[in-house]
Amino acid sequence: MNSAGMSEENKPVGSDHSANKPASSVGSAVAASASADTSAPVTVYAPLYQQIKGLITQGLQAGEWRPGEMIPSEMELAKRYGVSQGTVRKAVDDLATEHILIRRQGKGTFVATHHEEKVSFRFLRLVPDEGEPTYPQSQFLACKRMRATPEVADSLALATGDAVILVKRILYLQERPTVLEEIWLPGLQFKGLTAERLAAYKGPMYGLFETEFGTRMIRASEKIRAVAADQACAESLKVTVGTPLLLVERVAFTYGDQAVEWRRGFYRTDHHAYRNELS
Amino acid sequence: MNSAGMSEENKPVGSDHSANKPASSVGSAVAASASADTSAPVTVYAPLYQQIKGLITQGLQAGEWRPGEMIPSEMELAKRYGVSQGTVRKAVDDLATEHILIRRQGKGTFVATHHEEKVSFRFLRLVPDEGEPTYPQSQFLACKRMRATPEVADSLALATGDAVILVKRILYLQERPTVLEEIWLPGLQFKGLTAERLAAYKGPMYGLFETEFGTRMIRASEKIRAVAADQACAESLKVTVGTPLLLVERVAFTYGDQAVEWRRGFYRTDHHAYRNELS
DNA sequence: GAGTGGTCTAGACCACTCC
DNA sequence: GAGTGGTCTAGACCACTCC
Repeated sequence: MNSAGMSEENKPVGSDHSANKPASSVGSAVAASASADTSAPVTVYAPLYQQIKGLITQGLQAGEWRPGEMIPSEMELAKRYGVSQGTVRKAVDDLATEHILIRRQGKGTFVATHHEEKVSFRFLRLVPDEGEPTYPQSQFLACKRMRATPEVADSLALATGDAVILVKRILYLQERPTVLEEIWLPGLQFKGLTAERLAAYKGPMYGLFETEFGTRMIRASEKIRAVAADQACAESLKVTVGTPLLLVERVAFTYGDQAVEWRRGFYRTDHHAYRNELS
Repeated sequence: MNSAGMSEENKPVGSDHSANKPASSVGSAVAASASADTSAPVTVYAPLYQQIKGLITQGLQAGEWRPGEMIPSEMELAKRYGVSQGTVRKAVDDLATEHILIRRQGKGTFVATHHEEKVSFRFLRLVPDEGEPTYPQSQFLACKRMRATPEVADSLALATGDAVILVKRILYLQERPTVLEEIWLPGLQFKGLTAERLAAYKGPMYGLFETEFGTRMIRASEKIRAVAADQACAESLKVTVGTPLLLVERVAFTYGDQAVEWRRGFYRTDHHAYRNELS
C-alpha cells in the first residue's frame, strides 16, 4: 500500500479532539445519518469511524475492491486513512454486521459476495417442512425489454416509461414448482441481460448481477400477503385455481440505498414455509 | 456498588493472557457457543467478554435488574467483574444488539422492556397499506387451562398432557379485525393468568408477561404460510370462508433460549402486509 | 459540575491461516 | 515464522443528561 499516494481529500475530518492526531481538516464534512427529528441541527457531526465507513463504502461502490476479494488489512487501512487500527476496526465491524464485508480470522477481510450458499438463504426464506433447505433450480420463462409502469417506476426511482427489463421465472425446490416470480430491473443498468444468459449462468441470479453487471444487492424489504392463485399461477405452480399463495413483494437495494430491483413472487406453502426470526 | 461483596466465583476465568490482571482463576469455565461441527474440541475457550455477557445475563435472569431498570455503569461492572471497561463495553454492546439491554447516552444502560411501542412493532410486523402503523386493540375470547397436545408439548419442551394455558384473541388494527390468534403458554409459569387480567391490562401482552409473570420474551421464530379461512376464522375476521389468510406460527423464547410461548395466528392481508427486512 | 455512555488512541498478546 | 483478525487493557476527551 502506498499511503503517500493518498490525497488529503481522502482523509477524514474533525479528528483533532485529543490533540494526538495530525488532523488534516481538509475535505467536506461527512453527514451523520440524520434522524427525522423535530429540530434540524445547524452543525452536522459524524464520528470518525462513520466517516471511515463511508470511505470504505465508496471504495466498494467504485469497484476498488470487488466481491470476493480481500480488502487491505486493518493496519494498512489505518495508515491510509490516518486513523488508529481501532477506529478502522469499528468501521469494519459495522460493515461486517451489515453483511457488506466478511471477516475471516487469520486470512483477512473480504468483500461479501452472492456466490455463497449462506447468502442465498438469507434472501430466500423458504424452508422445507421436511429435510434441510435445498438450493433452488430456476426455470426462466421470459426476459423482456419493457417500459416502466407507474408502480415499477415509483419503486425503482425511475420515470414512467423508462426502459426496464422484466424477468419471469419459476423456482423449483425439491423438484416442486414452488415460486412464480416477476422481476423488474432498470434497463440501463442491466442492458444486455437475456434469458439465455440467465439460463446459462450457474449459481444465484444475484451472483450474476454482481459479476456481470457490477450491481451488488445489499439488502431488501419485503411485504407479504395471502392471495388466491389465478389461472397463470395455478398452471405454473401446478395447483388448482384459488389455492392460497403467499404474495411476496420485494424492493432490493445496492450501495447507497439505491433501489435496483422490484419483484413480485407467488409462493406455494404446502411443503415449505417462509421463515422469519424476530428479535 | 459493593464490589467487596462479590464472591470469587462471580469472576471470569482465563484472563491472565497479558499478565496485567490479578487473574482470579477460580470457578467453572464458561462454554463458548459451540458450533455443531464435526470435531468436538477437547478444551473449551470463551473470550472474557462472552463470559461477562453470560454473567450479566445471569443477573437479568435472576431478576437482579428488572425490565426498565438501569444496570450499573460500565465502570462499576468493570470493577465488579475485575475486567476493564472496554471488555464490559463489548459484552454490553452485544446485549444491546440483541435488544436485551438498551443504552441511553448520558443516562445509563437499561434492561429492555416490552412496555415500549418500538418493541411491539418488532414483534408484530403488520404494516397498513395506508397511514402509519397503529397500536393494536385486543379482544380476548378465551383463556383456558388445558393439557398439552403432542404438538404444543414439543414446541414448549413439555411432556404431552402437561398443564398449559390457551389464550384466544382477536387483534384489531385501524378498527378492523385483522388477526385471530391462539396462544399456548406453560401452565406452571403462567399460573393465575385469566381473561379478566388480560382484558384489564393496558399495554402489550408481553408487557404483562414480564411485569406480572417475570417472563421476558427475547426473540421469536416464525413460519408463515397461506391458507384458506375456515368457518371460525371467517366469522372472527369478518371475511368469507375460503379467503386467503396468512398463517403465522411462532415460538417465542426467553433468556437461555427457553421456549415459553407457542402461537398460531391467522392474518387478514387486505389492508395490511407482513413486512420483513432482509440483509 | 458530576455522571453517563460514545469515540478514539496506542499497544499488548492470542488464535488462526498459510508458507 | 509472518501475517491476519480477535481480544483485552488503559487512558484520554467528547456529547449528552440531569442537577
